[in-house]
Amino acid sequence: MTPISNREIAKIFYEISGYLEMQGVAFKPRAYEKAAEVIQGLEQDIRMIYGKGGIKALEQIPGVGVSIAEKIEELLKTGRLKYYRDLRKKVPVDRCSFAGIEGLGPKSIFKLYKKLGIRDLNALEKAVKAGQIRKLEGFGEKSEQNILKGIEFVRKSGGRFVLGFIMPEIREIESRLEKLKEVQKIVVAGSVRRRKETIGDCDILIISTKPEPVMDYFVAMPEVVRVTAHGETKSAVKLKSGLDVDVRIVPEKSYGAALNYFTGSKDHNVALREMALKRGYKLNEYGLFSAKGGSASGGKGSRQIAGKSEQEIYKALGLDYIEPEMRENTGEIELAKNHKLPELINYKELKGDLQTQSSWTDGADSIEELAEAAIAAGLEYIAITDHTKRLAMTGGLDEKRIIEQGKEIDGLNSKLQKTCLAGRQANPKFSAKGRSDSEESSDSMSGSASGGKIQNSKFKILKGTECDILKDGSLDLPDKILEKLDIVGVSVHSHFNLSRRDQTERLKRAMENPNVDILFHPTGRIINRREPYDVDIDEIIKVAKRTGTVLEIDAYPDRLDLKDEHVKKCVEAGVKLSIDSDAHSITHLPYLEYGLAQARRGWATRKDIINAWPLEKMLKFLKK
DNA sequence: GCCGTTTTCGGCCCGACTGTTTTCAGTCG
Repeated sequence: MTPISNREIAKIFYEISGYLEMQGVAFKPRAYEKAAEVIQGLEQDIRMIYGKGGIKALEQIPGVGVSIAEKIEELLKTGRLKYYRDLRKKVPVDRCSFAGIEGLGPKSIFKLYKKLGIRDLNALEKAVKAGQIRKLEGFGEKSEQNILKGIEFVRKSGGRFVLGFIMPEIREIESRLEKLKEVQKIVVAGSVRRRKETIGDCDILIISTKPEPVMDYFVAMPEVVRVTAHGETKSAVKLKSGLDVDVRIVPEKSYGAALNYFTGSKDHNVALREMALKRGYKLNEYGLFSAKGGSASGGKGSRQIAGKSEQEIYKALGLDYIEPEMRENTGEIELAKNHKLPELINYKELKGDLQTQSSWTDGADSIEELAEAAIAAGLEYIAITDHTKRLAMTGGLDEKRIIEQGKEIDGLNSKLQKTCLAGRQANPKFSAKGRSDSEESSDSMSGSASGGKIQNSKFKILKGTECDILKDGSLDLPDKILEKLDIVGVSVHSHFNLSRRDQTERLKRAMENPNVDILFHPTGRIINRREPYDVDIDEIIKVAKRTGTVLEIDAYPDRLDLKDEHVKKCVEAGVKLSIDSDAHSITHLPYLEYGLAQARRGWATRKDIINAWPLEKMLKFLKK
């Protein structure tokens, strides 16, 4: 039996919730879903919690009671859960594959199974094409069209993992391999290194003088379900999560060349190889060689000119070093040649987060907890932007409650000032500045919540809103409220199906409101789940420029909205951007990293990102 | 199934929209 992780337990509870919901069971689905959410966000390994305090400690976890605690115990002890197996036997439907079909919820899936025996996407498609679906009660022609559209969408996105969701697993494997004494150097290459929004697989490069034990360890990892290759230079496995991972052992003198080759993109590499040829060289995964000879490794008589590091390869080709996020052959090589590469915003440069939801609406944590976590993450300000009343399900704020919330924020801000002074005297080392001054060696945000006490006098909680844009482009809160807030974000959560013209007009009208600062998640897409709504993005960028509206890069891993190509257009047009976590819990703050990656993929620099600026400058920039 | 300034039972974020109906169930956020 392999040890089971928090993530796997959460996944099982999510599925149980789905099966129960299908059968119309009341309330239990929400209970399992809630437990799953909490377990997924848990900092501590649930095995540790159980190890220390047994089943009683499990019951202390919010959302976990006697019954769910017992189920966790069974999973930890046996790796299996009878209750879950029985549910699956009763309704043997591949629910996950239906997740991308909008409008097809658990009840409908259950009906399709009961009446037509449909268990997967293929059977569903066949039934639609045979005209069987429209005969069912509650279904019609529109449902059929919708299902076909959904199937196409699922197929198109099929099999790719959302980077931010799979990254913790990749980092864990990386850190375990790194600890092996036979591993001298390790790096994850491929689309992971380029920080693509989704990835198909994962390539890990390792320098080692003793490959065998490294490879033996790799293929025997507990999460491996299948070994597809096991050699001295290359091994490949499939993990429980479905992710394919390759490990390649490369010689030290070829490390840079191999890293460059396996990082890609393919188009970027082809362009580099063409450049090399023109200069009388040959570039491959083993190095940059003078062209004489010319077998795969450079050939007899050919001389290696570069290959140990990527830097020396770019230099030898007459190029400045190109960051992995830019390597798509969309103009970066030309810029590198002319020494005109932009200085990309770096991973430690954000000073604030301008979209977070608190427990006033659908967030899990209080404003104070969010502020403490933001301080621990090295930020200097955070905007609380809860939903507004139209989003009734979230308990969206109306005029009265948002004023009350403002009072709470005023109170916390003055408390911040006071505790800061006290804290400083008690422990001067905590008067430290933001993350940009820290000496952390990692190139990503750790988001660790250690020392999360409010004690940074510079830290400020801003009053904000994520105000709903109604169908006609008017807003869910009156101007007299909006004008009192520090940060007015607006966004679409309804009427996704308007025509391009109407949707664009709707957003334009919202952006033209002088109180509106930022358009949140401007296209509304959710990766692998929902297409963006139809909107003329070039027109939106134009209007943003004219009205001084900031466009957001929502950093939530399956939103990443704007896309990289849109970011690039904004940068070119001089439209300012913000990078926001859209956190609904303090555990989401580290997602800012993926927004930063998206910004870098869109060639953004610090001057393009308003929340990389000090608070005063950022506030001054916003519309009055 | 969880939870408790509604505390051991009886509540459980709920309003709008869609496509299917002819008064509403299912889905979404």
